[in-house]
Amino acid sequence: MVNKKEKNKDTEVLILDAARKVFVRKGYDGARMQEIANEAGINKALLHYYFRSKDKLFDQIFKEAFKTFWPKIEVVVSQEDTHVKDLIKVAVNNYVDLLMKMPFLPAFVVGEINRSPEKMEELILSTGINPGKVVEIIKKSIKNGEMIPMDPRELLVNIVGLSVFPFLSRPLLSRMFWDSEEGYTDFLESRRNSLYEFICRSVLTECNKSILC
Amino acid sequence: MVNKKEKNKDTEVLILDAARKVFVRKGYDGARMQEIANEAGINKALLHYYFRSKDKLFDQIFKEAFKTFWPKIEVVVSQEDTHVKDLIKVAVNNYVDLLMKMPFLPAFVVGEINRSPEKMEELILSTGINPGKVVEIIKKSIKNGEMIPMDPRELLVNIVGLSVFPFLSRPLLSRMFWDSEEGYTDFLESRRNSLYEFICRSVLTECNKSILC
DNA sequence: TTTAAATTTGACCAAACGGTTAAAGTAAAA
DNA sequence: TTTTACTTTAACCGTTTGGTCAAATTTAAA
Repeated sequence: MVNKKEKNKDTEVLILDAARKVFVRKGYDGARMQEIANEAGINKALLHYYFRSKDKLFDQIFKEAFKTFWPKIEVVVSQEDTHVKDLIKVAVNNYVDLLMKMPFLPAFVVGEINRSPEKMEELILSTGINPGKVVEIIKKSIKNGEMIPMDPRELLVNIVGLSVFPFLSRPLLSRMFWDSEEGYTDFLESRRNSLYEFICRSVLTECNKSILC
Repeated sequence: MVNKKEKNKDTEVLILDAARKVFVRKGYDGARMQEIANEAGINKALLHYYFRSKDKLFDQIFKEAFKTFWPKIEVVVSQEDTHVKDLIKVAVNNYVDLLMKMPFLPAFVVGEINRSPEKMEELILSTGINPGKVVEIIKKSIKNGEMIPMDPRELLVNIVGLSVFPFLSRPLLSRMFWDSEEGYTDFLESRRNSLYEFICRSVLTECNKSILC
């Protein structure tokens, strides 16, 4: 029975998929081990056989979610001659791509980092994320005169905030200002350009604005 | 015993204060009725005497939080000759004022609107919030030529997002990019100006930029 | 085929949960 | 002082929760 053999082998993956689904949607407090077991199509005891406790399982899911949330800017940006413009475009597009597929990811991450801020120190270290390169690109662009003087960290916060917030507040804003979910999806899609331009207009120096914006 | 008489009269307020504290910090799922009772210095049964169920109590707290979250822009903005510039300045400053006092409010609201999006329709209606006037001001400023053409809703989303996001992600960002909580507080404080300028640079037309920005 | 390890299950447990109840305490009107 | 309505409490209840355990089943090596 090949089917069963495969199932056995991938039970762990099956569980992780189910756990991700439930945890991301309901958060740590709202998630139930029974629901995760059901979602994975297995027994609750088996869940504890693979992952000893709810905390253990959750930590794994959250760490993964957190890493996913930090976009793959670094990869694209590792080239030597990247400009701020590219940085902005890549970041915004990556976020739209990611969050269209996982709309509840931001609320999950934001919720959990506020629920237990103490865990952040360890989490940041464990992921090995370092935004050094991104900061360097911004600094260089300021020196080049492409960009106006500004704290690189602030630009970073603004880019991420502008990209992520419309997803965080989707359940509210879609009902408040748009007449359908599809309409809101179109809005999010259109931000690939409009948001890119919004940020560029604010941070690029005059001569650099006219070229691409 | 005047003290006791006063206490009796304000038990309801005492409970609401306690409930606000616990719910905002832990969310609906994480909050415990016992903890709210302890926080209020009363018995758990008394809690159910004043508010029949957890849901009833929560709904009251959340509705209040949601209203608080929608800033008092409207009041300032009701004057006839308000410009976008004023709108931006007032909005940013109001958010900094509010969220400095209640840092966990945004994560609470965002968490709950994502937990139960179905409730949003009713919630929006019940609050009687209408952003019509704000939208009108933006539209007028575009016609005047003070501001570049842009979907007013998008500007609104950007202003709120930029104002709120640094508070939502504070537990993470303060540890990731700043060396102390105080440093991050200074950053948030400084955004009263830097964020105002960031937005103005992006949306105001050239001639209007030079005047105030 | 036997054996030993890994996998899966149903039944079970103690603790925590939201909520109830009956009775005691308290204030002010009659 | 008695009555009446409101307030507060300790003890209790049924359910759900995360977690355990011994037994059954499956897998693969000997």
